Amino acid sequence: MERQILHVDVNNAFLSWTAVERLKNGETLDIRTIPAIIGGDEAQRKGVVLAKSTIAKQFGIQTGEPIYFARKKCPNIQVFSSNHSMYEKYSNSLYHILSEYTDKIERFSIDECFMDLTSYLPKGKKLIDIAYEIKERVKKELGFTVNVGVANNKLLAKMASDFQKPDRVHTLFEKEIETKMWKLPVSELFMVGKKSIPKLERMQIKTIGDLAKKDEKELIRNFGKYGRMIWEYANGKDNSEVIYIQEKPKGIGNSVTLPYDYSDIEKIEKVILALVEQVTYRLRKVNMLAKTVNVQIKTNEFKVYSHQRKLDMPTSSTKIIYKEAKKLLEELYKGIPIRLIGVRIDNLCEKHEVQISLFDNKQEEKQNKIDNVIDNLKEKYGYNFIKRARNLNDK
DNA sequence: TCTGGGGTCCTAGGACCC
DNA sequence: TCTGGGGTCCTAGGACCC
Repeated sequence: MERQILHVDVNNAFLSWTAVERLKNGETLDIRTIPAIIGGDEAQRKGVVLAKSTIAKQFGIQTGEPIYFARKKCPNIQVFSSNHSMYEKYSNSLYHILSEYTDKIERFSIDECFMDLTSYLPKGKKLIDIAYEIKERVKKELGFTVNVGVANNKLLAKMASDFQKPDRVHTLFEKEIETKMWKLPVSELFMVGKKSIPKLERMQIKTIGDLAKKDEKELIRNFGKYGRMIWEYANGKDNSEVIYIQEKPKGIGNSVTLPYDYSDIEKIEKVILALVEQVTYRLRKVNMLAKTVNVQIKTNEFKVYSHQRKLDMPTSSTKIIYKEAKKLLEELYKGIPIRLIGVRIDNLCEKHEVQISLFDNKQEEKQNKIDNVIDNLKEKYGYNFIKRARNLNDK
């Protein structure tokens, strides 16, 4: 049976949500109606565009580019700071509405959901009716607009929601692929990024249609698995399921761009410790253990280096992971000024999956207890309340 | 011009085993 | 010693998404 899939995408999510929140707080200016962007803190060297209003877009401003560029393109652009916990609140309220229509919802990101309505379509209603209903309800009840893509698989639903914006419903059924999708530049296809475009162009592929009509074997020869995937996407083929059961994370990472380049190893180690505490805290919250520790640095010249190592035993201990991370940093660090530091843990497994060794040492058990006490205090008083003695000297 | 942070997946090369 | 080949695991790096 043909699957009934929707993709719901919030229009200019961070900016729309900021606009709604401001109006709710009594402000009169709706920042969706002016040239405006959401941006990171430039003083902290995090000044990139995270979202833009429709008018800002007309000035050629792009998500991810430095705010500095945005100002050149539009000198009177208004910049607003981001607030992730507020975004989560709006994301949850959207999810809440969508949950009324099906259990099979996949949160693809903070502002995008896939829905599988195959077994959930009310009698006498079509998929497209539900799409319009959702769009109108979200606008009325939550105050922001969404695009809804209507199709028979996830890829086509996602491509459809990306058509004309904002506040629109688009279908992309199989018979519409040729007229609606094939004329688009190949860069519009999901998973075709800026590194692939020149390679595809060398093969005379400019539009999604060009890609679809190319010989699949030739693409596989040139791109491997990736070649097969984008060829299938161009032809509207995608069998992936809407993943509605909470998937466990495969890795957990945190990184920071430093306010200025660091060259002092002790300072860098302090940052590593803070990052290790962050990732292990998140790891313990989901009741998992990690087998692999990864440390990444970005130099002042934007070169990225990383080292990783598999541990003998999976762990969630801050101390053990920090010890490993410090070793990895020593291997990596050649004295070049550092712009960014990141810590990741990978190869995660469920705590209960692990056979507890009879020789499970007391040292680790003691560490676990300490970690738990600290976690509980963080729960109670907020994440930043507790800082290790080593970090207390930092401002 | 001055370039965030969170993820997933893939690939290539080397180590090691039989 | 100039010498095989297949399989698996690990690491570093990179592409892509939001």
